[in-house]
Amino acid sequence: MTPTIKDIAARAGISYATVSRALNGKYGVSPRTRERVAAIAREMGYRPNAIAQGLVNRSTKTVGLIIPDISNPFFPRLVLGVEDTMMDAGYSVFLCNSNWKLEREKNALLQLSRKQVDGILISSIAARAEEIETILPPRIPLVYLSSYPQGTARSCVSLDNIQGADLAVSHLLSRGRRRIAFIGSAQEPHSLADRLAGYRRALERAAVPLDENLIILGEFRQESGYLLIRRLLSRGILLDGVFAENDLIAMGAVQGILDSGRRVPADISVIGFDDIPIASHREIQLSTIHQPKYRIGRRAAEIMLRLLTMHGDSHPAEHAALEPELIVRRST
Amino acid sequence: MTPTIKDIAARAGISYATVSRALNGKYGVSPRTRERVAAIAREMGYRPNAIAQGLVNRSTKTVGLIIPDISNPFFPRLVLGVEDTMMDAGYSVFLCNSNWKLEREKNALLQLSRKQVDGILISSIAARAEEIETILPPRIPLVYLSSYPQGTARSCVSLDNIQGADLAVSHLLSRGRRRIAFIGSAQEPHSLADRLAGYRRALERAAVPLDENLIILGEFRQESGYLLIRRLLSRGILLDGVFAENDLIAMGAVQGILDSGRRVPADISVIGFDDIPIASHREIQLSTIHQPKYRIGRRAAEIMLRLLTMHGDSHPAEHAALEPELIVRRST
DNA sequence: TAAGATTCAGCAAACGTTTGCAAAGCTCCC
DNA sequence: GGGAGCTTTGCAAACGTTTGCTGAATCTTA
Repeated sequence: MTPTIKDIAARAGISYATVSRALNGKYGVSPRTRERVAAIAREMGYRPNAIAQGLVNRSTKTVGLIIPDISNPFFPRLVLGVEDTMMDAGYSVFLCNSNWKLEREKNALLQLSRKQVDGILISSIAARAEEIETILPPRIPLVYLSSYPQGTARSCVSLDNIQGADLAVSHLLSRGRRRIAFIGSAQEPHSLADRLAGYRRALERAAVPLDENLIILGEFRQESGYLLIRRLLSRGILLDGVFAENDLIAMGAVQGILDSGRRVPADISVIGFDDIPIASHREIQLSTIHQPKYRIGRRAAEIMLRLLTMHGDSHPAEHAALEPELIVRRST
Repeated sequence: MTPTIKDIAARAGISYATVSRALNGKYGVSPRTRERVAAIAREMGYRPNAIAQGLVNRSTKTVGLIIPDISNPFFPRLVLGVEDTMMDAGYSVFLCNSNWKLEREKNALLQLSRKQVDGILISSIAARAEEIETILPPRIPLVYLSSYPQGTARSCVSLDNIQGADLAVSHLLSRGRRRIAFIGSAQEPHSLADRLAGYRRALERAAVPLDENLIILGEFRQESGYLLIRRLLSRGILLDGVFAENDLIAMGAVQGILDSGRRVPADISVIGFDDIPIASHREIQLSTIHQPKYRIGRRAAEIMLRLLTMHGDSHPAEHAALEPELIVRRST
């Protein structure tokens, strides 16, 4: 249906090997035939069949990108960063949503490897690196972004979560808060661990005793933040600050606090994490730790491109931990 | 590196044709060898090479999805709807962002056709159908979602924009508003045209004269809404209602109105379009026209799947215009 | 037991490319 | 004019599958 290299060859009266060489600017074709071929190709509307090329070149100019949920406001800009960068380099990207389920994440990995992607970018919820590695075809480039399993030997691009959490909690402490709740989610084991660690570190440095009752876990959703804080407050547990593992939870917490008749930040200060677009909205004004989402995506894609080009010769895994930034807004 | 069908054949001591048939459950292989092959394949960790399959089957089990901008809050759930549905049917999806540029949209189309996608879903900003059609490989299934060029013969899934705009403006009219501004964007010519048409229809039905000065265009961004409304107000133009072409613009308009010392909705009522997640937020409470984004995505994917299965035998294009729903919140 | 029917397996072509190797054509110099 | 050396081209294999055709082996039936 669509013209192939052979059709061009027939039209030009030469072998299709020559056409291939002409089209690809390979050495050994006279300028005359090169131009003739180009002209005919243009005229016939020839388009190289990337599938056939992929088969022989063993490279599809395609990567996979696996994230938990594109409709979570944290991910779109990250995805955009990846897509822009890969696109510019001539790669296409398969988008897969794992919906926070390890099973679906693994399945996506499997599909992608069948599709012979050249590399995989993944924001993984897996706790252990083997969980991912065992599914992968041998020596495929992979880079984690934003979230990665413990003890992986792969390149990662993420925020320094410990530092970020420390920053957030220290900020609350600097506002005179001492009873600071941590509301998180077990959906991403690794970032949970790090942010909890930062929380602990900040408290410890300030010599504020840790109360395990103040640490509660739910999901990365607003409703979850709302429910958890209300439960906490209704139990009569005292608190004057909340560090939420992400902005969605933080926003839910703010609502919960207001609904229980307390003021934010007068009675309870709330700080989130991620700095999703809505957090900066005039009517919301949530204090938070900024994550440069687009940059994380771009950086991960850049590392991927490097892995892709220097194919074979291995090199040290790069662990880019971007600097967190404290954004102080009305909620503290 | 990774085992192929030939490796399995060698191990089993049979031809690779038989292995292929065994693995694909094709007729003509004994249960005994079938099982033996399956066992060996499992043991060797065999994975069919989808690229090779694609070449011979002339189907890649892959579709392309082109949208303007994934970081625009309207699109994530739409994309999710598509991805979920296609994924369930065994398809992978290439995501492409056109960044509201026709040039990039065309480029994505080209890339996708090279990659031999089986079909394309696109939220197109093109004004004319030919713009798209001329780039497409012959007889590739394509369905438009949410936004489509005038006069296309393809299937479309979208909201009834005229009806939606009418609903919105009629709502403002029912609130006693008579000087209603329309703030839109020329980025999506077709939805602009329809929403303007609905605006006009509603005014006409209510016998409210149309003032062309009240129709202004910018971009689909909050800043744009802010700037445009401020300019309008500073010119001393009277108005008591605003219908914005999308929620982002509407939110910007609300800010602009507040900043100019007027109240919303007391002095000026504002209604948007899309019902993006933030619109329903407690502190925002923007009245709007709801678009079932996930459903639009799913529906478009379902149509695509139908096109994909009944390959060849053409059939009437389906134009699904989903019912808009008026959501009344605080801003009106 | 022989002929026909049926089941199972293999050969080889095909999908659209790229590329190593060989051959053909040309130029040029002695 | 004959070969060396270069440029230009073609042949054919390869990438990993699927599948039409053919042949061998087994089974059925009279």
